[in-house]
Amino acid sequence: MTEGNARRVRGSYTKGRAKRAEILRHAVVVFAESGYRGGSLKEIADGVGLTQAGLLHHFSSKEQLLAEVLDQRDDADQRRLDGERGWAFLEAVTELVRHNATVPGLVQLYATLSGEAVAEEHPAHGFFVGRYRRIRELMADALREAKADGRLAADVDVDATAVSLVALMDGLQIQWLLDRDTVDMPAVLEAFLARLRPR
Amino acid sequence: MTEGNARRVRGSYTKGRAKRAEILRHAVVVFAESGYRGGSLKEIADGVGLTQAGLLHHFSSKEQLLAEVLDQRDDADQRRLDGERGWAFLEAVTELVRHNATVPGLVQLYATLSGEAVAEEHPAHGFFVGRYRRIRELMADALREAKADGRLAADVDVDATAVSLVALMDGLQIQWLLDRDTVDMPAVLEAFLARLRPR
DNA sequence: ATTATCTATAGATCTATAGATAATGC
DNA sequence: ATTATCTATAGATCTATAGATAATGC
Repeated sequence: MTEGNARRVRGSYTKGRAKRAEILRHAVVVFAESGYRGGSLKEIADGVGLTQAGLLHHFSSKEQLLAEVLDQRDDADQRRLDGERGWAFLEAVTELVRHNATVPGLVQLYATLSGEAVAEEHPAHGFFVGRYRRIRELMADALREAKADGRLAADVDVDATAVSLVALMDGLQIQWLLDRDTVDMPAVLEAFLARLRPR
Repeated sequence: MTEGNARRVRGSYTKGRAKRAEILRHAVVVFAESGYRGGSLKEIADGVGLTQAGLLHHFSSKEQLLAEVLDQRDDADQRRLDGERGWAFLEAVTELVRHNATVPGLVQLYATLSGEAVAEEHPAHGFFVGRYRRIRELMADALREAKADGRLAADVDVDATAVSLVALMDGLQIQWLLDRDTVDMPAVLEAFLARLRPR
């Protein structure tokens, strides 16, 4: 039934898969710099030695390309926190922030896209709504565990602090991108976390 | 010398000035929703009953329109904090955040534009670099005074906390715009400030 | 007379599709 | 045979300018 005499689909060749990955990498750069609205398929295609029509052989639309960029990058970040719990999770977050300071391109991708995506009709709007809910949950869980372990002051409001932590990270990124020499992201985050400890 | 027989410049008529103000108001709405790159002069013009060319009689370019929008809005915010010092300044900031939660359009304007403007060639890049430097200075001054007055714990790092406060406000705005029901901006800010008090 | 606004248009883009040709690998 | 890529193009935009007409107020 599923075989039949239908056209055989062979899937992509090695070369195609490599080009596809190359496009994704360069799309990060272009969307980071110009956002989704401002970044053009032609600019991305030029950067990987394709025509704009050639690029659309690998991704059926600009929107689909954005979706894949976001999914791919989100996975990568998630993996850096995977498995950590309680206070160790918060330390891993600090480590992630420290790492982010070495990859301004990625930081810029999120800062630019999350700003654009607050508009309801932006193609990444739903993605960011879901992403923030998930991150807040992760943070709140970690804070709850840290509290149970006595690593967090008993009077800390776990849910409000989860929001704060995420907000702090985002806001730091904007200031850092605008003024890299005067903003020390990990140091500020650590100062914040220090005040949450039991006294 | 300055008179001479040169063409007399009369300045704008009442009607013109009113239309100009109307354009500025509507530009806020459009730039907030679609950013500078995504917002078109036509959309702004349509919203105030002009053609796109008609709009450009009042502003010589899209870039100049953006510049005026930013200057105007910045002034308005500044006025809400004017004259406050020390801990009272921080309370006025909380009040400002509470007020912002009633004007999502303005919050969205800054969230969208600051995200776009991290790109160096963005026309508002310089504006935001300067704006953040100024705000951090204001915050740091207020924190220093609050500390001298004994309203702030002695072990607070004033400069790092100034960065945190600004970051927190920005990050809260993004989360709030994406999820208004689950994010209580003033409450989170107050919880943050509470932990800075002397114990 | 000067400002306010319009129509028309130049000159750039932009995304997506159709259809042709080149490269790859059952 | 199927995938990869190109050229060409349709159909939308977009900003800014030139030049005409309508409205306003010395």
